[in-house]
Amino acid sequence: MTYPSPPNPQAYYEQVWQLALQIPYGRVATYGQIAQMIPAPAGIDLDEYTAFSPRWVGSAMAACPNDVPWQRVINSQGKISKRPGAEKQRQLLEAEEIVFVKDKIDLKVYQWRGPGAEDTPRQARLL
DNA sequence: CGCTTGACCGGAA
DNA sequence: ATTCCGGCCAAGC
Repeated sequence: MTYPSPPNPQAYYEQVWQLALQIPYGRVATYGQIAQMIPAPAGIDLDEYTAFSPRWVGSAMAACPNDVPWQRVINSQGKISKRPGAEKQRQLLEAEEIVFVKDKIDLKVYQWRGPGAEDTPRQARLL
């Protein structure tokens, strides 16, 4: 696997962290979702941005400050990507009353709508 | 200097 | 459901 980096990684990462800080307790966002909330840096082709920005978000989360709720950012499948610390991430999310089914979170129930969006009540249980 | 390795995603096979 | 592929940069060893 190989991929480019943002023109200014530090500046891009800070935008990622800024958004991650706004994800409420008990909600999750996907890497791609965060990426879409950030405009493509100047000079970056839109197709290229669409292709790589989710990875840039991943890189940003790998280096995030301690005050960022990194556990609330997961992949587009509603799962936690395999890596050291994944177990800890799941524990933190379960502590936020988020339910896992087969290692997967139901994004229709728990996905954050975005900055400024009103939170809708989560369904307590799906039977 | 030359590999190797990334907290991704959507579409194709 | 599952695996494979393109995208083609930069830090670390």
